[in-house]
Amino acid sequence: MAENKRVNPDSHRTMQVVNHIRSLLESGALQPGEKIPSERDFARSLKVSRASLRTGINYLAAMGVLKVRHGVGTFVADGPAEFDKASLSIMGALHGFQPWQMFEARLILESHLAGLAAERSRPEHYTALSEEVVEMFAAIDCPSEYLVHDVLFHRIISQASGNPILAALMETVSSALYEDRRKTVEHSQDLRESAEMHRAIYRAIRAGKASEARRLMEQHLHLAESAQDKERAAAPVSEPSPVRSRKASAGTKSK
Amino acid sequence: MAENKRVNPDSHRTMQVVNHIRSLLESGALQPGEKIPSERDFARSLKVSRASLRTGINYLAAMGVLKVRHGVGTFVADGPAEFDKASLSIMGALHGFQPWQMFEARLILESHLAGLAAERSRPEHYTALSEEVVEMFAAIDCPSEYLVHDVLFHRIISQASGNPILAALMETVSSALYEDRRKTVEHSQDLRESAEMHRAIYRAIRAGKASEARRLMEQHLHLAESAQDKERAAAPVSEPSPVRSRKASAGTKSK
DNA sequence: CATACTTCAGTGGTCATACCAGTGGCGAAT
DNA sequence: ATTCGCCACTGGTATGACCACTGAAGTATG
Repeated sequence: MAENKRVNPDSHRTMQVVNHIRSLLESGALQPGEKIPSERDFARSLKVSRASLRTGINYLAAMGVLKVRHGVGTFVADGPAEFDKASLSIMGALHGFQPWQMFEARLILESHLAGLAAERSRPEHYTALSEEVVEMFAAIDCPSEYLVHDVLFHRIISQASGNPILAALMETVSSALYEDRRKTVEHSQDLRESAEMHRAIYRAIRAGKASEARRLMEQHLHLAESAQDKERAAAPVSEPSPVRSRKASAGTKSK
Repeated sequence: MAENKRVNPDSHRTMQVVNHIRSLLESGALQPGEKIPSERDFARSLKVSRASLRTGINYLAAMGVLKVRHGVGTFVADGPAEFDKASLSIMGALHGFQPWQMFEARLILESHLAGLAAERSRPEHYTALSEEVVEMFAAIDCPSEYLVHDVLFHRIISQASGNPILAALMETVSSALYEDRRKTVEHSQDLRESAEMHRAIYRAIRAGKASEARRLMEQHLHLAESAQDKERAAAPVSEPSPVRSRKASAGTKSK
């Protein structure tokens, strides 16, 4: 009855490579930001073909553990933990995720993140946070620039929460919402109100008022959701599939 | 500054394949559970080499969108949405995730999941839930079997929450904790108490008491955490556990 | 001398081909 | 009719050659 069937046995060689790199990571032989040997050398040293080695590398790259740079080399991720951004988006295409479900997930994650940040953030976070608030007010007439600082603000909160796992989860959900969000901000008329909310959140966090920070964040996101819904309803999407191909690759005649 | 650098440009061909399959998914040309063409045929139809086609397939398989079965074929995932289980585990090895951080993430996700389930679950969920509770009481002398129904219970709540995204996120975190959890349950003496808690949670959900369900779930997980911490402290694991802290940041010594 | 351009070595990306390794069904032997 | 084994089909691995990109050393030019 045990359904412990390896649905994704990830072929022997691949796992062999993955586990090897994983052990190098755990033993500290590979540090974040460090470059791993070239594929040709690494493959030889692991006694596997370059193709298999690449399969393993791609697997790790697909989940954000490695960063591959064409013509340069492959490196261990160094920034904050994060999953592949496209994952939720693609998975949504398959399982038919609804926008409100993403908002709900984000609401829960981000509000708790704010609450935790209120309890754990340190001076360095305060300053970074306040700076972004200032930038937001300064960019109140430039939606695109405003968005940048908006995103940064939320990201700093994630760091300040002291829980990289929740931060990574939030980032995954948030990035899936980014596309729509950008359009929303472009037409938004209430950047001032939004900025005020961010300031209030910042103050709550700085004051260490966890529950208030959480409450304000919820309020902020609820507003953002309704605003976005309104936009979506008012201006029907033009291109449902945001595929960014440089050249229009047609030839849809598969079979 | 905008660091919109494509950290993971995922080479042209790969993305070409991924986007193609993605469009097939969105257009409904590919249904969950369906088998995709054989690699040789598919590669020919897409005008790419089999190697590149495989890179794309592996990418999608790595994030749970496709399931590959050696000697049989490649299929579109059909069950509930879920990310690769190993991702968090491997990422933890890199970023030094702490057990308490995982518990914290799980606590937040699962408590809200329980709350949502209380508001949205339907009859079919009630019965499934109650059945698992019964099974738990029946397996009160068999830790390993108890665990199975325990996991199932929580999984049903995830489904009943009506938010597949949160469910997938929770499953990811939960699976990373599974290893330790299994060991804990093996030695646990309080299965009866645990079963009682599950029953209480079930009742709250069935009664539609969201806040109570959430509170009970928090309480349940807090107990589980402390129990597991105790076990971990009392009986140091022999095998390297999935999470390992590095020298830099460590409150809890690991070696 | 300073600057701009070219060259080139090294790295990842793609391809083609052959062969290895599980699966499952069809057909022959019992 | 049942069983066993072959074999075609699927994915997995191995090679080796070549393409595309990057960065820096080397060279030509002002």
